[in-house]
Amino acid sequence: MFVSVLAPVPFRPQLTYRLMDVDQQLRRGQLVKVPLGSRKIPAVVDACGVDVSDVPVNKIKNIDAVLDFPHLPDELLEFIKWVADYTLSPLGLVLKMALSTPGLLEPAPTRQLIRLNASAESPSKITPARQKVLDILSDGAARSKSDIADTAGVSASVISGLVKAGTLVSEQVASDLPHAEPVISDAGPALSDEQQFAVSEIQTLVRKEAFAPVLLDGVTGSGKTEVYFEALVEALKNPEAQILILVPEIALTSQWLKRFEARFGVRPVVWHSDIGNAERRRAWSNILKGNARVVVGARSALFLPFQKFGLIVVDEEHDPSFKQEEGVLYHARDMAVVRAKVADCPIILASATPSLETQVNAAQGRFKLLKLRERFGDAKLPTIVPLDMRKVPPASGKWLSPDFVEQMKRRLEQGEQTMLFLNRRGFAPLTLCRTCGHRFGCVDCSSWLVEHRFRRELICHQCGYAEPKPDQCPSCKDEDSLVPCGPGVERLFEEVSEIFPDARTAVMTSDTMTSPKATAQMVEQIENGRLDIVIGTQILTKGYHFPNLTLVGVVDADLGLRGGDLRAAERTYQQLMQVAGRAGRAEKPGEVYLQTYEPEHPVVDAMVRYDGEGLMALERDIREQYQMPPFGRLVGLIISGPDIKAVAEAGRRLAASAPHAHVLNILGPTPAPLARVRGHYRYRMLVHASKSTAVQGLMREWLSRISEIRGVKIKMDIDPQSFF
DNA sequence: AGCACGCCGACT
DNA sequence: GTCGGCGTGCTC
Repeated sequence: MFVSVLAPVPFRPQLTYRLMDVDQQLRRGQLVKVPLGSRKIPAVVDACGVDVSDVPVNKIKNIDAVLDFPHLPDELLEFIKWVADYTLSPLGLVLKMALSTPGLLEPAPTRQLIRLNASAESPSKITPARQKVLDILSDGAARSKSDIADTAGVSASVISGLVKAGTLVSEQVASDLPHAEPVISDAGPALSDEQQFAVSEIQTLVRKEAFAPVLLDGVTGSGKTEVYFEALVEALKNPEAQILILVPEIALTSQWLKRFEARFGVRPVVWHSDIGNAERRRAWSNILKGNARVVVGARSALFLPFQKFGLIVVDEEHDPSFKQEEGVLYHARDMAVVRAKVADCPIILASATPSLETQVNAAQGRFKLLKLRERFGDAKLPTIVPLDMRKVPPASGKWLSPDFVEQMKRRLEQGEQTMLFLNRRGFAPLTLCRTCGHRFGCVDCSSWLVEHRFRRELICHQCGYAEPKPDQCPSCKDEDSLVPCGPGVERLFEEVSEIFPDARTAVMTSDTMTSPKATAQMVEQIENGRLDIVIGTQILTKGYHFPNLTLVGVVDADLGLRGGDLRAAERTYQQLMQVAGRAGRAEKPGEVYLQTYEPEHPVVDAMVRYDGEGLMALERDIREQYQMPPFGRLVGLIISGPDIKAVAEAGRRLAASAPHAHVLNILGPTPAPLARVRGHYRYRMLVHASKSTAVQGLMREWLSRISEIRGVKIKMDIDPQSFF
């Protein structure tokens, strides 16, 4: 009997295999293990008992095994196909995201546990070491060997000896234990009136168990999390329902998990890039078996095999990290809405600074809009003050306005904390030679090397290339002629340390927060008031609540506005608002200072006056006028390869064969802003179309007419977010 | 995407 | 003489 399967491979994923057991009927979605070339891969049954006229029979191999999992839900397969179709990605690559779980092909892992053998007699010889082990196990519970050895302070051989003697027994148990069930207690936190209103609106939708997108638009500190937690409470009342909470990777903090645990008594299932293999497998299989109720995860969690969705939440929905920029290029927020539609369940998009896309969806009635306008409890929104750097400039080689330094001094005296925000890792973004003008660039990329003084290295932020910082200029051999240009967080640290040598100051970036433990430690230090000044990149703008933090300084408020990106204003506003939102979250009021060379810029103005709506209305008008997203469509084309001539030629050919010039407006090809990355040259094209144009079909047809050019890769980016 | 096969340079 | 560099081509 022949079986058609879908394999997680980047070419045509429909492959045919033979099933030896004729009596066995495989359902669509069943997971199987099949040979492909020299390896074994997982695959999903698409159809059973097909005729195979198009495949030479001698090529067809046998299915190795039917895996011991429930079949994948039809909903998931439908979603995978939709995503592949929409993003113009090979179906197999999207499927791969759903099947990338370690140990899928192996039998369920087990662990060896040791417990007291109830029927056994006392051992012949009792030693102090043996007695300690028996004491620990006297409650009858089963424990792992290493666990017992550690607590008893004996070696594992003592335990092995007792097992041999029959006093203890060892047993193999499944290590994929079901996750603990959240506890629904009706005693939720006290809610404000507007929170209570939002909760009851959402709970009504949750009870209907039907697709319903909601925008929960609440200022920072307004208690959005409490509101969607109450939505969870309602959804969990259906004993089958599963819930997914999507968060930007860096927002999944220990603080967030603690809040969840406080409300639901257990930890949720966590899914992100650096959980261990065992945990990954356990989560995946329990989600498929319906044994995991609440999952919180980064964008890839969207492809987990949920059986029955009760609710999806996308927290910080505006966050740009929801867009995957490698492999399958998809926007997790948009795909989450599709997932909810397929699953026919409500979805909450939560943010203090919703994306323009989502705001327009709400304004046009496609999403229900719920607003929280006030901070929870006694907390007030911080006052936001622009600092005109043209009028009061910092000393040469310094980056902090004297006015801001005054404010820092005051907070130090009052025992309150200050946060300095600069979205630039390292010490200085550029190093040059004063004598000959030599600038340090990456060998493989068209980008400058960033000095990291803590590590005493020059590092490429594009490819990770690093070299020690030399003492002399490699070009003119002059000594002591190298000067750092521009500030990074490490340079601010130096400046702050000079001004306030006694203050307890720390830098928080992805470079200093190397492990979850190190991160948790630093966060705890801030929470407990053991730090006075924190300097950081965007990594500390999300999800944290520091009650004693009353002063926030944005070192370069204009940074994000340079470069003329389509979303520059929107993005900068969102980011600055998130940073500002860290100040004054408890009873002490907060103040935010924006160092800017352009205080009259609409973004700065909107910040100061808390007029995000006005700024967004302006943005909206501009986008509408030029038919830019969400009023029109964009598709990015990235042409890349190691040979610049071949890449340029591919671009020319692409442009020459462009279809339907009247519906697709084609810009480029031009060298990408980042013209070379990891030794690959990049050209970009941008396709602009009206909202109603079925752009995928046209793109597919266009690309199919282009013959492959060796060494050149063409990637399509539907709804591009980044134009680098 | 993997992985094997295959054909040319510097080494124990 | 071999180890291993990555170009090419296939996977039911």
